[in-house]
Amino acid sequence: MDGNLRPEPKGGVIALERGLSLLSAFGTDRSALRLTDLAEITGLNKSTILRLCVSLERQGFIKRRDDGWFQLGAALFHLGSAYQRSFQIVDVIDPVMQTLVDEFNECATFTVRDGNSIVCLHKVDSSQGIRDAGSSVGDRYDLNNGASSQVLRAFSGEEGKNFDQIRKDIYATSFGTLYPDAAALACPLFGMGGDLLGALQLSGPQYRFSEDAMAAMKQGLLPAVAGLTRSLGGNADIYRPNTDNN
Amino acid sequence: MDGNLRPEPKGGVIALERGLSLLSAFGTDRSALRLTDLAEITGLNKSTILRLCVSLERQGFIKRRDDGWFQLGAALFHLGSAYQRSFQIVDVIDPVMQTLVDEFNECATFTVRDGNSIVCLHKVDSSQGIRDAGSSVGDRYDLNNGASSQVLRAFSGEEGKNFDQIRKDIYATSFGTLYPDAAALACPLFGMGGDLLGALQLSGPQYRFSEDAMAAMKQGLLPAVAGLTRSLGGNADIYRPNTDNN
DNA sequence: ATAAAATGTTTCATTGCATGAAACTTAATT
DNA sequence: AATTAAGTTTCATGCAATGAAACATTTTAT
Repeated sequence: MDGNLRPEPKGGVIALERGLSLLSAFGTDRSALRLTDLAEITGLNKSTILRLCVSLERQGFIKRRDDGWFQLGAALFHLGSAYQRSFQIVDVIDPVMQTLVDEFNECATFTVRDGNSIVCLHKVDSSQGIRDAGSSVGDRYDLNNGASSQVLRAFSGEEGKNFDQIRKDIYATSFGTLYPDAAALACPLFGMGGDLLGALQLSGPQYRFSEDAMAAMKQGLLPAVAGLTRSLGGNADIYRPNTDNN
Repeated sequence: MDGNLRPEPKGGVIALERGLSLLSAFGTDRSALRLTDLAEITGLNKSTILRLCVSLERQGFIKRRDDGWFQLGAALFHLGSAYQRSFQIVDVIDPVMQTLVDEFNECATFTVRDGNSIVCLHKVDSSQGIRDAGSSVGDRYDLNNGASSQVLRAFSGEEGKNFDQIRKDIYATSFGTLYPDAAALACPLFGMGGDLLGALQLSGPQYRFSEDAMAAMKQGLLPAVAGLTRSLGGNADIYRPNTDNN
C-alpha cells in the first residue's frame, strides 16, 4: 500500500478507506499488530493511524491491549456472524455436507463468489489425520484454478479455458492447484431462479483421489446437490446426469 | 442516533465513525437495508451515506445489490473469522463443550467479555427439540443478569449484588433472566496467569433445571473447566471444591 | 389518466476537520 | 551514557468531507 489510498475511480471518502485499510491489515495471518506494523503495512502516518484507531476502538472494531498491541474487535465478529446468517443456505447445506463427509471421508467446503474473490462460507472436516487443512471458514482468495473457483467462474458465464466442458459436466476437478499434493472435486449449487449460489467441494490428498474414488464421489456429490437445489426451491433438472458418463 | 456522531471524549475521525455506524446499522436483525433505512437509522444525510458507501463497497465491507439494497460484505465475514481464530481457545474448549452437551443434553455456550458487552464466541447445541435457541454465535448484548454475565462481572472484580457469593461458589445461576422460561448455570474459565478468559454456560428450559439436575451439572461443569484451565497452562486450584457443597 | 409523494442520484460552494511534520517522551539497544 | 526505535501530542494548513438544492426516477394516491 502506498498510504495515499486515493479512491481510484472517484467518489468515496479517503478517511474511511484509510480506517478500513487498518482493519484489513489484520486480514492475512497476524492477529495482533503494533503501531509500527500498521504504519508499515498501510503506509499511513503514525499520527493518522492513532487518530483513526480512536474511532475504530470506540466502535469496537479494534481493541488495543494494555501492552499497546492492536487486535481486531468484537464488533467485527458480530457483523461477520450477521453476514454469515444472511446466508440461511448454510443451515440447509450443513447436514448434507456432513453426510458427504461421512460417506467419503474427505473435507467438504461451501464457497461463494464475491467479485473476483472466493470466500469459504462453511467447512466440514473429515476425521482423517491427513486431510485438506489448507482452507478454513472465512478464508478469502482471489479466484484461482481450484475446482471451486473454476465452477464459480464457469457458471457465472465466464468464457475461455475449459469452462464449456465444466458447464456440460456440471463439475470441475483440480489437482495440485492450491497445494501441490491436494485434489478436489466441485460442483455448483443453484437457488430458486436457477441463480448460482456457490460451489460445493470435496477435497483431500491426491493419492485418495483415484479415478474410481472420484467417480464415486461424483455419484454422491451431484445427487446431493440436486436434492439441495430442490429443497431450496430450485429446479434440479440442471443436474440431470449425462448419458455418456462411465 | 443523531447524525452528528461527534466523538465524545476527543480525538478520532468523524468520517470514519460515520462509515462504521453504517456497518453497525446491520448489526441487529435486518440483513438488507435501503438508502432511506440507513439514513433513518444513522441520521446521516443521504449524499453522505452514498459517498461513504462507495468506499465501504470498494473495500468489500458492504455490497449493493442490483435492486439497490445494501448488505454486509464478505470482508466482514473474513475479519470476523480472523477475530474468532485469534482466540485459539475455542479449539481447545470445543471438545469439552461437546462432551458436556452429550452428558447433560443442554446447550453449552462460551462467552467473553468485551467492555460492557458480552459476546457469544462458541455454542454447541443439544439435540433436544426444546432447547435454548435464544442466543447464537456472534450475538452481542449488554452485560445482563444472565448466569454468564454475572460470572464475567464477578470475576472482573466488580462489586455489589451477590458477586461475593459467586466468587466463592465459582459459578452462577439464572432463572428467567433473558427469557422467562430459561435457566442457566455458568462458571468462569481462567487462563495461564489466572486471568479471566470467559464464561462457560449450560442452559435450557427451567423445567429441566431442577435442584438435582443442576447439582449434577455443577459436578460435571466444574471439573471440566478445571481440566480446561490446566490444559491452557493455568492453575486449576481456583476450582477446588468447597467442602460445604451438598 | 394526472398528480403527489417518496426514493435515489448528482452537483458544487463552503468550511470543518483530517492531515503530517515536528517536538517530545518513554522504552529498548548499543 | 549514547543511540536508536517506538509511541504520543500539538498545531497551522489546505484539502476533502459536507449537505442543501436541483434533478431523475419510481411508487402511491387521487
